[in-house]
Amino acid sequence: MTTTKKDEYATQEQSVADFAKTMSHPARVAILKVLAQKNTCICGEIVEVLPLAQATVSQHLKELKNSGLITGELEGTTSCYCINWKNLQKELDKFNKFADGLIAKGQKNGCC
Amino acid sequence: MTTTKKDEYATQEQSVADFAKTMSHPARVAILKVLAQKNTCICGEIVEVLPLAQATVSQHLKELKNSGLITGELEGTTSCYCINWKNLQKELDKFNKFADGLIAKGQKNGCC
DNA sequence: TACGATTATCGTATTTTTGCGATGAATAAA
DNA sequence: TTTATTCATCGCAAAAATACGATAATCGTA
Repeated sequence: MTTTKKDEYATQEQSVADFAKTMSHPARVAILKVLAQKNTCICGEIVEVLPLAQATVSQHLKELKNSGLITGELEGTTSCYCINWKNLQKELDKFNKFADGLIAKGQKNGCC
Repeated sequence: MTTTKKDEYATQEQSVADFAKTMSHPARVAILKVLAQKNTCICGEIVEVLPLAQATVSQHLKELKNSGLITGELEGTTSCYCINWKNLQKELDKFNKFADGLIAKGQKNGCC
């Protein structure tokens, strides 16, 4: 990637791609699943479930946090990570809006 | 990534991540958009729309093809790329099924 | 047949991602 | 206060993704 031209894409395309990128690793997908099903959000358990070292899990958590899909804060020695449902829903809506747009256009133009 | 342990994730998580990965680049997202709105599928036009060299666009098209989201075949000197609507819908369904599962679990367990 | 146009592929450079051990910071417990 | 636990961050290594020029292959056309 000699020159990255991210600004030359429409914001919708960029936004969809960004969301997809955070969902593009099975570990991060798995983390979301674990956070959704545990009613307690203690994160040490995540490390036990995933086939990854603690440092690596921490990195994935950081990415999920940066993307806004989860929140996280230290509580004593343990950390509490939670899904940010509002943001998750927002990203899902944008994603599906894009997908619906594709399908609508495809039906209008009888392409292939 | 000294050791990749992709097989240690559930198939759903892996599947979601794979789909997300092909959607994780704005160029590929843009290509899908173009293919959906053009009723002709001639691909040379894609190169003109995107801020990328022809070789790079060809690579992205190949990835989209490998993921099953589009089909492509040479017709004379030009190539005809089309969205594989059936597969696209299938991937979208899997993705949304995962997302719905998350939300359902989240509502059941009053996490955070 | 020679030429131009279109696309795929190859080789390569650069960047980004992924992963982990080691370390440090903060708290809880002995 | 010392010790153990939990987690984040740093530094580095390896792999994957991205991008492009050059080239080859294919077809239509002059």
